[in-house]
Amino acid sequence: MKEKPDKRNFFEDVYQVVRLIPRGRVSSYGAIASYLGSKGSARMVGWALIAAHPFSASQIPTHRVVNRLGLLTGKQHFDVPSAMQERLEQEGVRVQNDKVVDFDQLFWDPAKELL
DNA sequence: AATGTGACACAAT
DNA sequence: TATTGTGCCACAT
Repeated sequence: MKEKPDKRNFFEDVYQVVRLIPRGRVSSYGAIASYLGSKGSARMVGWALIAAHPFSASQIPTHRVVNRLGLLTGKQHFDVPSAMQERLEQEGVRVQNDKVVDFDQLFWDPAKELL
């Protein structure tokens, strides 16, 4: 039987990893992409989150995924732009000027933590 | 079928 | 140090 191509798998893979991000922690697109094997295709992770948008709010903590600089680049895609920052602060992550404070410290790398 | 767009990342200038 | 340009892969039109 022919199974579904890997395309679908990519999205699910992203969802899995994002879902594994501990509360109060954040990850980056590139880190996830690298972990999936598509090193450099961080954009696809972002796309996956957009596709996950309807899912995420209640299933996947997409607000814990930011760019490598700790900037909440995707907040604009939330129902409410401030929702992303609100949720992060609610989990103990301080956000200043749309950027995660101590991002380096809160950074959760699947390639290492999930090893 | 082909082109453009996109929640990024990195190298070069 | 900041800015610009290119690479990456999948989806939308």
